Amino acid sequence: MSTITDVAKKAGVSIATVSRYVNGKADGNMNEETKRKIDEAIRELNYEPNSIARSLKSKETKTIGLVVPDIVNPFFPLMVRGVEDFLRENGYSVFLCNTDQNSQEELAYLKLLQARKVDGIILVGVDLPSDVVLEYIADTPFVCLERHENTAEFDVIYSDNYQGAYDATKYLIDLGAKEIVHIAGRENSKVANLRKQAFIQCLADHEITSDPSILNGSFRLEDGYRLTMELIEQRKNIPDAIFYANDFMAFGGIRALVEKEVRIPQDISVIGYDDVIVASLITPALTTVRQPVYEMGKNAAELLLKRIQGTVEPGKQHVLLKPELVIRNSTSMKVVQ
Amino acid sequence: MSTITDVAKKAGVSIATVSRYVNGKADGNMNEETKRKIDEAIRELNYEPNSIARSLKSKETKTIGLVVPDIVNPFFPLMVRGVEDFLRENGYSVFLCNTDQNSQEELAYLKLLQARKVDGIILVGVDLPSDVVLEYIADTPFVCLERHENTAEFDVIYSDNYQGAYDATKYLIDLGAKEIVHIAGRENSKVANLRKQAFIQCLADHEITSDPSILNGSFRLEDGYRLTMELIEQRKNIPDAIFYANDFMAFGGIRALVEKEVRIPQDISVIGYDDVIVASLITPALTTVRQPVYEMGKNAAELLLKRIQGTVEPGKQHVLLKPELVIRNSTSMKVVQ
DNA sequence: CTGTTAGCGCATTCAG
DNA sequence: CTGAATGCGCTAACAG
Repeated sequence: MSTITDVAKKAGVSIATVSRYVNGKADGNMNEETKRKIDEAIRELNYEPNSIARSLKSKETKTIGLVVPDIVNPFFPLMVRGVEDFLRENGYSVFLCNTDQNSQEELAYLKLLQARKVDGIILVGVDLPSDVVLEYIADTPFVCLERHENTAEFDVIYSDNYQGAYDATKYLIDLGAKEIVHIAGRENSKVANLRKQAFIQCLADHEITSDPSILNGSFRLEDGYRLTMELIEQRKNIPDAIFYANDFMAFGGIRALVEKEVRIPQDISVIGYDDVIVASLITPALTTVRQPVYEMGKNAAELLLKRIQGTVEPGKQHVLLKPELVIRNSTSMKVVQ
Repeated sequence: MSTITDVAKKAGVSIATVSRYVNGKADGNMNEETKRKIDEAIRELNYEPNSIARSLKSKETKTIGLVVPDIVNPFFPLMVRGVEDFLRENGYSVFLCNTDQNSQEELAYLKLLQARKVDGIILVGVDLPSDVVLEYIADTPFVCLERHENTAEFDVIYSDNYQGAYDATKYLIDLGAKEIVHIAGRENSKVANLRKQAFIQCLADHEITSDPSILNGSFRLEDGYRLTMELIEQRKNIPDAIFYANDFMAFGGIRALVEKEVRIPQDISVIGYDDVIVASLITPALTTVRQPVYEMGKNAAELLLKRIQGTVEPGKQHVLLKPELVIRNSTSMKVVQ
């Protein structure tokens, strides 16, 4: 790889002139002949500025770190894509960091990214205590995605879980469902609670019941399977619909329902949450609430760039995005035999 | 962020000494007192070596570029994880690059990665002509993943598609299937052809037929759906089994089958290829051939590091990994009514 | 055992 | 309009 010195030599000018030319700092005021010679030398040598050297001088690397629990979890790829697309368009490259939500790893990556002098960091689903994050991350700009905590210390991008769950429940009611069961997420999860509260409130608002049936799972497929099995086995009549706190549990529930030969959606309507890519691939295609993950990623990247450039009002930003009900084939009016 | 000079000043030694200490180049032969002072200074200043400066000097950045078609496609995340895990353990960070298999983007990324001075590049599913790649990539070490072409110019990691498809077909035969249909992939795809040939050969080897029924799709869910629909509608008896060239088409096929009220696996066995994460999530869970994607990613990373370190025999390496049949619930002996 | 110095490739003063 | 010189933070001779 050739350097700026090679170019300067070949063009018969100084490196300063080459530098100016390359960075467009010469505008109109540069001898046309000089320009031509430099241009030619660059082409012949296939010169490309060394961004490492550039970074050392400029104090910016045009790279950012993206810390994510696990890219293998179908919830994240689209979000990552949202981040990458936006950043790429703006000249930034992204370091992908999988942590399995292990605090040790998260912290280790925070250090590493800073040693690499990234210009900013996006933290997805990092639940480290605020003070720890702030201490470790020192003065690198960062924004959080999917951190559900009301902290005035962080920029946070998240989506309206209450609204989404309310919409889902409302939709089931509109379909004529009288008895709806909610299979909730992990008990101490902020997100799970928001969805559960919305479910309860919606039922109350529509005078369905003030004592809804709710079972607690922990967001995993197995929970959806097990709880649904128990539900079917313990009663003689099955409910009109089940609202699962996330798609994974809905997948488990569908498995149980199929094994018990309960037809979806004829006998029972099923609705999930997240609109993980799998939801559209299964049969019946799952009605669910789409989290605008691509936009969330994109928004996070956008906000981060503003932070880096310092073009955002002081005070941390909390961006709330709207989820959207995606109606597919796992829900319908109940067919009365 | 403090620099080596700050540390040297605070510890009352020269920067060279600090450098030696930090890089362990001092072994036993360094005054304990000096060590102590440096260590203290480092801790107090929360010093972390600037890897940019380090790279400028050492000519290595400890970063690699991972060029992938689309992280959103369920086929890739696990592979990416394999790459990232191995590289991370070895002190490297990875730049994630999505190209949508668009040549323009691929080339642009190749340039960008080199400007960033990555130590190596992993190219997943890049179909650019060999000479173009070689020209663009100049002298950065790289390895290809999922490039199905016998080129002696590249290091390539791939999996045995022929064997996998043969195993799948054989399994169906062992299950007692007499009539098996293959829904193949894109006609000019190397991978699709390997799978198709194996299917044909296996049927011939076991004297099932020398004129098997094969339908051509292009790896998409819609093809699986459409072709399966046509298949069911055009004949009065349904085949014993269908072997889809990939999981996505199997998902489409299952949808068609369910709509036509053909029971899986009682009436028909269905088998896919890839073992995309979705395969285990759907009902019935899909029997399929697992491509060892995690290992493929890991192997690619491993080989790349060896290339970077120059510790691999001359001559390009072609690593062939073994696929594995994963038996789940979409296949069974046919139930005779 | 430790300090001085040069140089990695580039951008940017400051002169001319 | 262009060139010489400086320094970003670090490592590696080379001295001492």
